[in-house]
Amino acid sequence: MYSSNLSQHSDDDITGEIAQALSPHSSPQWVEVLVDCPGASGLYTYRIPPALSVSEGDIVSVFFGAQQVGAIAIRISSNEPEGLSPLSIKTIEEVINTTFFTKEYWQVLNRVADYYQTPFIRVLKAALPPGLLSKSQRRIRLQSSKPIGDIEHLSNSHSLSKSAIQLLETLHRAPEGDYSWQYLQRQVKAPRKTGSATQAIRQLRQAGLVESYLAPPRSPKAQRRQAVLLTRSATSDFQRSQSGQKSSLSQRQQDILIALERQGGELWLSDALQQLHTTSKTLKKIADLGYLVIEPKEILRAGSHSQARPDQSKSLTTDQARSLKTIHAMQGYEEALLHGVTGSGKTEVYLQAIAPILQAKRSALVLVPEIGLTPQLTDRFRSRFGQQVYVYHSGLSEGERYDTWRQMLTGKPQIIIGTRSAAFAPLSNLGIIILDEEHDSSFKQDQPMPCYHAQQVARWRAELEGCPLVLGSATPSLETWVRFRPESNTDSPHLHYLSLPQRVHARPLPPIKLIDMRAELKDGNRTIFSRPLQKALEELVETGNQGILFIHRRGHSSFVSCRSCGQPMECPNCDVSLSFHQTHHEGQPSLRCHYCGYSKRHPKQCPECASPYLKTFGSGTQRVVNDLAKYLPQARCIRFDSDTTRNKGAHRALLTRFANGEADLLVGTQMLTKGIDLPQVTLVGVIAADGLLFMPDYRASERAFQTITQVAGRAGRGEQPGRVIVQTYSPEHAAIEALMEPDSATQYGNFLQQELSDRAALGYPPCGKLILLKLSSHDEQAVERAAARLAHRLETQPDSKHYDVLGPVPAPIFRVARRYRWHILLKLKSAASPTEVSPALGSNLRRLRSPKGISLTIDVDPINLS
DNA sequence: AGCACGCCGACT
DNA sequence: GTCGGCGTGCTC
Repeated sequence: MYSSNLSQHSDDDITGEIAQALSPHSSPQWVEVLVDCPGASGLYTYRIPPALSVSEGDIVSVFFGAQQVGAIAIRISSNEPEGLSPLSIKTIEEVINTTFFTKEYWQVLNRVADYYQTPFIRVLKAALPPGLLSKSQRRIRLQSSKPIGDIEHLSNSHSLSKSAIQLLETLHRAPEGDYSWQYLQRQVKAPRKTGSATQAIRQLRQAGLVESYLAPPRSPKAQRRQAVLLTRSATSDFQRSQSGQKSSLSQRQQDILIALERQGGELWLSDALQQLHTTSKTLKKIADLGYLVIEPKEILRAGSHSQARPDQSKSLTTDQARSLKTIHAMQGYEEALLHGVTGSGKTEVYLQAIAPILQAKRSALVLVPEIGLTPQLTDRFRSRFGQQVYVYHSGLSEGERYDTWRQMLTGKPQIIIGTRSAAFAPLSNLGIIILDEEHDSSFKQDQPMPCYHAQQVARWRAELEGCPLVLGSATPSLETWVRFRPESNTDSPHLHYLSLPQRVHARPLPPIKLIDMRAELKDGNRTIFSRPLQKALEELVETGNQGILFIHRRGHSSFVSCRSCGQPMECPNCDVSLSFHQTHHEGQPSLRCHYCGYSKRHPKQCPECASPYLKTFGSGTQRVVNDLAKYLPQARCIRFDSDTTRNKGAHRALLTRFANGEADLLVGTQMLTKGIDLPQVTLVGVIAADGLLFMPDYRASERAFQTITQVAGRAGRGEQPGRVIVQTYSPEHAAIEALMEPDSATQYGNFLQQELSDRAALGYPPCGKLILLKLSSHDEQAVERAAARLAHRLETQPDSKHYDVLGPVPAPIFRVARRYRWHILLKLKSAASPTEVSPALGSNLRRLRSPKGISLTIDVDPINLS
């Protein structure tokens, strides 16, 4: 559909458009656009005003109905549209961005839309930097600021409803008497009565108390600043003047030009004035002489580049060299899995794999799980490749993201290091895609549609662009393992399994010691530290080495309950207990919900029974740090979790402090597992592996195994050998037993083989395909009904034999952020794309229009089933 | 999404 | 008889 038009967007077309734009007589006047509005899936025709030039693929802003929305130009036409009254055709408001996506790029977007059952415009939204397709906002403001005492009179004379009075009061409280329509709708109590806010606002508007207006959409724009650019080489003129020719430049002017040339011939005006010790008047005069120009230039809001020292390629181990050779030999689309144990030097292989790509003037895309967690990786890339490295992730400001995205479109060779969303980085001359920590679940988006997996998107891009894809991991996912293992490898020669079984410098992998915490309890040790771990910690502090304590805390670990009535402190909006937090050392403790962000002060007494005896359960990082302080006060700890790393740059700061030896122990959660390279760490302790083992998820053991292997891999990366202590209450669990197998290759193979047969027995991926339909609404009954109706419809489809319908069931956490949630799980018997397995299912899913007030998310290949 | 149009129940 | 509820459908 869209692709058929956009795929013609070749160089020929672009030159054609330019030619057309230059000749006013044949200039195209109409454009069909795809608007960013749910329920408006077709193309709409708009007029192109003479002042604007619009080409296919441009992001534009148009009035659509009562609002101004973002849209994308799909087809330009110079013929008057048929079957449409010319009067009803509106005009393009503004060109927000001119994009030059390649044909291949459009194909990738179309594949994502098709496979992940998402409207094309929503896929495009996920691919663009945030805010580019922004809408106008409907806002409400007070007509006249009447004093608040009059509200009762007003409400009587206009017979206002309760909600209307409430909104009026809310508006009076606002400093400007102005709120967004959406905010006001959320303010009205009695959420089961939808539309009561709409009604209330209508009343107020009719009474002339408030007015509604449209705040224009604000899209990120390139920032411009005055710059001074050298146009003629000053030195050549200078030489000429020395050889006797007369120079029109004074000595001072020449000095300025030479200084400017030394600075690279380009400076911001403000910098130039300072550094060249001159005035704008002088520069203006030189500009008039034609030696330089002063003009506005776009500035690139790139994140703060840390000053990295340049570094050289390191010499490779035999395994690394062999892997690199294979990668260099890959032609067009081929895939490699770099299965390297922790500390085996995967990054060095990536770096050397990229070097020749850049030399060939092509670009590289490096995808990592969470960039904030891997400042070290970014630093290494920067010190090897310098200014050609850009990062792209959600931690950047909108402006920074926009600028980085725009400069990718220039086509100059570069390296993009980014998270999930960077899989859509619009690099046109891709030479290689690298996906590090391939097994990591943060590559999967599960919140707004499209629920894409960056690895899948990367694969499509590699296929269409004809470039190699390199996956890297110490613990490959089962899916990837199955694709690359020797048995399946023989019939797909484009898949290369590359193994790095040894650490660099022949450093040994740390041995893992398992502690049965049941035995500890039996022996009277009721602390969270087993005796072997206690001993190891004491030794650590004595010897001055460093260690890591890993806690699996996410969700319901550190909750608070009343000792008198047993009542746990729960979130008012979600069906989860609140987590105990103490952000600052001396600060007020608070209770926070991990699902909706609700937060309140830690109460002095139980809200139910007023008892002052509240107890904190579970072992969050805070608890571990507190307990540690009691029994080993001389140990200095740094907490490393979502609380302490919330601020920008906090990750790097904490890691730097630790690396500088300011602490003995790093106590943290999940984020410790990801690619942190700290050579001084000799001890890793896993406080309780059980939290990982018993997640309500068919992937729990695979993930537990991966996580423990990854944290364990933080130990012994330097000169000193490392060791690992894993505490658990269930040492006989398959994932735990597999960890104890000394040979890492057989260990992983055996474990995954076992996993595979478990999955096959249940028809779970990779032995089948899942699609999770997630329904949610504020209206408890309405969602339940809608879910039942939807499930019934799916069961009675003509080709329902291709899949099983499981559910509907209430979601594992039934209520999140005041929304009630129901799930329907579709189990497809083949692992192909949903559209291939069952065309009717595919088209039905795409047609699904959720009823009013109920949102439906289609998650193809879900990883998170909660 | 937002808004209008249009069809049914509780009031002047 | 009307006012105002909210289901349905359209937006170039």
